[in-house]
Amino acid sequence: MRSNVARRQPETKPASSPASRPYRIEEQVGYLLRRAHQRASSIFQVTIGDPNITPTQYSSMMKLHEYTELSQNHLGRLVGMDKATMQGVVRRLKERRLVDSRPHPGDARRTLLSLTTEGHRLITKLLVNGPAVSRETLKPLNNQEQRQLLELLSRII
Amino acid sequence: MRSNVARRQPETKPASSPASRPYRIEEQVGYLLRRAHQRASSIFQVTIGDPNITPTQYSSMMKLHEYTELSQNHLGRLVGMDKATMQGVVRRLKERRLVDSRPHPGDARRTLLSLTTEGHRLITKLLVNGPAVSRETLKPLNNQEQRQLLELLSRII
DNA sequence: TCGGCATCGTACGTACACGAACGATATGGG
DNA sequence: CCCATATCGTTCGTGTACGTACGATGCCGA
Repeated sequence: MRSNVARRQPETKPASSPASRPYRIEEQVGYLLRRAHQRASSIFQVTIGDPNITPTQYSSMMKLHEYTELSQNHLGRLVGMDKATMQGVVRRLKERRLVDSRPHPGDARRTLLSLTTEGHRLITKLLVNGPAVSRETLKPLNNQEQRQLLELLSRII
Repeated sequence: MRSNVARRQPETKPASSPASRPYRIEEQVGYLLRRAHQRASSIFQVTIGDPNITPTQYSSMMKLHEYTELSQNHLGRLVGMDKATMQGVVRRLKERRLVDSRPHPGDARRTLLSLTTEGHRLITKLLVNGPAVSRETLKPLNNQEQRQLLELLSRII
């Protein structure tokens, strides 16, 4: 293992000179978001109660639970997913009989999606564990910091 | 923006019935992290200066730039990537002649990775745009909020 | 009414992400 | 010295993510 203590910076002062801050990949927001998202997904997987349901499938089913019926593109916009990505998510949910579809009456381009009875049953069950997922992910922070993080994240989306 | 009904909560913590906070998917940290990560990746792609370099490839090359030579697994640990994921990233970098490898002398299991001359040239060029990527991603926040976000993200990783 | 343009869903290619299983190699304890 | 165990890199399968291109359909203005 290489020792990386090589050079010591003589106390770079806190803020105020943003240009002199060294560029470290570990301090870049994109890098931190990738790592944080990885951890959140991993916690979701072990906490939500069904290892075969992914975060995006969960979000999609939640929206169908809320809206009853949605076209595929509309659902994608609601959960922030590309229509190509949505296509795969919906296909897998349909294969598992958690989601059903019917042609849109009056617009032959669209397909209306809805939860099956089985889908309703499952999402109702998983919903119980939803708060635990967020709680566990945010555990390192206190209440005020948790709210702060959620607000800052909302603002950069 | 939701009004912060900051009534101090007495010790009647709604342990099992948090009626005060409805569960909305858009307010869950995992969902927000997914969306924020999407946006950061998209900004990276259009800002870094080479549409064929991805964030993970960039991180990996940065680490090789810093350490000169690393085994594949070691590199993966440094940038927070699974060894199976690392395998694909390294393969693509090698196919583009940005990274080279040689057997580890003294440990036949390992492969030592390093940047090629071309890889050095490229990462040096992209490095110039690195700060702009983070700046653009964090643009909706002021300086103090930016630092706060980075700190909170670090702590939940 | 019809032609241009937008939208819907699909298909293909590329890339990240990770669990699981695998063979080869290294290492430490008995 | 030898075997149990660990590590290293690879492969396979599944899923998210998005750009691009495509055909079918809907809509609107000339």
